[in-house]
Amino acid sequence: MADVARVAGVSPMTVSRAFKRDASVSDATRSAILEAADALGYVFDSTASNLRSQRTDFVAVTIPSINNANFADTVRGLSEGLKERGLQILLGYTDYDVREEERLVEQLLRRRPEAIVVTGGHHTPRTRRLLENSGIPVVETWDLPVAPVGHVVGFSNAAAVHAMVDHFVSLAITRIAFIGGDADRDTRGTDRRAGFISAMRAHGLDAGRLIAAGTPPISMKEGADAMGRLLDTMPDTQAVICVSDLSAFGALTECQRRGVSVPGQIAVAGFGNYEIAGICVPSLTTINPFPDEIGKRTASLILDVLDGKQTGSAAIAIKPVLIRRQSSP
Amino acid sequence: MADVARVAGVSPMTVSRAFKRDASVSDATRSAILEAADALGYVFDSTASNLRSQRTDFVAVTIPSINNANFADTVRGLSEGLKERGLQILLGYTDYDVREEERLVEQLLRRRPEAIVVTGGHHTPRTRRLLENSGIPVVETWDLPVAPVGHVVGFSNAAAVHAMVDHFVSLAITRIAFIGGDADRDTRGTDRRAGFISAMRAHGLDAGRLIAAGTPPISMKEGADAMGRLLDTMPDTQAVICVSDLSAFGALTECQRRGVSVPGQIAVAGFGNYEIAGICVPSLTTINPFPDEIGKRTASLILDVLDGKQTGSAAIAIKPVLIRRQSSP
DNA sequence: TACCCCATTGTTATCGATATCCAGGGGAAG
DNA sequence: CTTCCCCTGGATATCGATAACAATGGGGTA
Repeated sequence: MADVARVAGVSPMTVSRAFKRDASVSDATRSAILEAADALGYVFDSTASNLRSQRTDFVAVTIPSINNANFADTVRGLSEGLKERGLQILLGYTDYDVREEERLVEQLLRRRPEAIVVTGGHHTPRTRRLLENSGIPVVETWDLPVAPVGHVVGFSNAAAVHAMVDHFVSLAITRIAFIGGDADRDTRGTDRRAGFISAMRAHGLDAGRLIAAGTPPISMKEGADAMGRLLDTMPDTQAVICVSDLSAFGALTECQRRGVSVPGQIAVAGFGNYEIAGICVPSLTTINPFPDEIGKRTASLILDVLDGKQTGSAAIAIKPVLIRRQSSP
Repeated sequence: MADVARVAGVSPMTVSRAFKRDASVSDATRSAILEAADALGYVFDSTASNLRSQRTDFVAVTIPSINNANFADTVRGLSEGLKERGLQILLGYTDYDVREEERLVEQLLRRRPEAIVVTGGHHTPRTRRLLENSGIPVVETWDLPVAPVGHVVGFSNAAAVHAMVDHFVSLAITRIAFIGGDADRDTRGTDRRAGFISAMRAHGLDAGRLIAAGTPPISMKEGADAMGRLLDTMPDTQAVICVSDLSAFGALTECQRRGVSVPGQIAVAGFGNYEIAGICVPSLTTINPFPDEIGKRTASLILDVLDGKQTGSAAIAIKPVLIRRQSSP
């Protein structure tokens, strides 16, 4: 920067100002500086800026997996909402593991982000403490935690699946199964299964038709395997709710391979409203949790908090919508 | 850090060492320091460390879209390979736009990453200059550029599709169509279409059965629409190669909706070996470009370059594999 | 004409960890 | 017991941009 200043015939401070958006530098000076910078191949050094200004323009985000269209949509919504303010996302993957989340959160906080967004409301005690003491806005998403750390933008996974059970029961379908993962790693999956069980019990129905399909998050293949087992062991099942659209699609293909008619012989429902749910044949009944909306609302919440417009903890509830399609009557 | 030093009864320098992996600090001292740090709620400040040490432990990565399982797999492979060395990925999305890539690359370079990985070998002149002058290892992926900026880990998209055409021709299928995007934004898509055209011409066949399906990257829905148009306008087509598995699956569903038998009346092929290609009914013939392998090889290449083990520019060619499945004879 | 105000630019100290050089002490070898 | 070396820990200057405050100058207003 000193070199640029020399070439442009100004002080380093003025060069610094020329690289800011709103700084008071005359247009002539700024363009001379930018020209000099370009000629010298100078690239602004954020590391020094970050230290002195105590601002990084990072927003830290943890998601369970990069390879999941739902979370990707949330990140995209977030990213777009934050971009206009020059905020950049610092992304990390927890691999559906709260221990890994703890390591990740600590790593991310070391980078001094302006805010941190985590997926879910289940954390290790230490993660919770780190977040509470971070001194920056914390947003939990994709959940409605009972005791949130800070802000919340999400929905109740259990309630959403509860609504799906209600839907089937209202169609006089009572022998309903649930396909999910075999462990509690995926806390959203666990919440969804819990919602299934409580809903079935609330209707006085058998909540025992549970198929564990593998380590969460379960894949299309695992969904297909689970459907195979369901058809083998409980052939009188009338409907199956899957923990996600991906496993639901896998289940659907297994029916196709076996010549089992959907929804004639068995209805299939998913979760997430992935693109595939709307286009496969038959199309999948599912629940839309509005992942992009979660991202957008989180972004604008963060901006409000940073601007001081939002004081106190916000709890923004997104209302999932049940989408009836061809895979259910 | 000074506070931690005071509480632990050591100098700040020793605290600094205690937070490094290999630094020479006795176990007793280190644990006392970490205990003091924990009690005080101290979180290491990377911004200062980055400035002084001139190391950020960032590896910058640009991908066209976060919501794409292929690129996500590459990022995952990268991420895992780099994690063991404490390198963290700084991810950005170009939205399939070279202008956006330029902005992004400049933003990322300001953060002083240790290396930068870009998707594709097509860049604006300024992007190219920025990369060349960055002074850090540059890796272009998912392509085999004629004039690479630095290192390369990828494959020829054109050659891969060429092989698919050869495959169909060897089965005496000659009326072949291509479904892709309607613009040149997605350079890999454009390369694939070019590979289709050159292959058809090499066989002396009509390369005119091209369906433009929308703005790249094209979705399942757009693939379905394109298949509809193809069936309407060129019903004698024997096979269709789609720019990706997602559009291929959409095309497949359109056939199902119309009662067109696949592969009986028309064969369908995709690209990418997404999970869906292996499980849908009928399963999709496709090309596996080994996205995770690209990520892993890129990671180990970067580590070698940073260690000085790799001098000069590496060009690692990944060999895509054609996978025959039920959607083709 | 005199004065004030604001826009623009400059000066100095500083953000917090660490590279670098240095010192003390304990153990091994002779 | 001496010598040397290695291990551990300390002192100081520094990475590069910028917050905070100061200064300059030109235009508008009384």
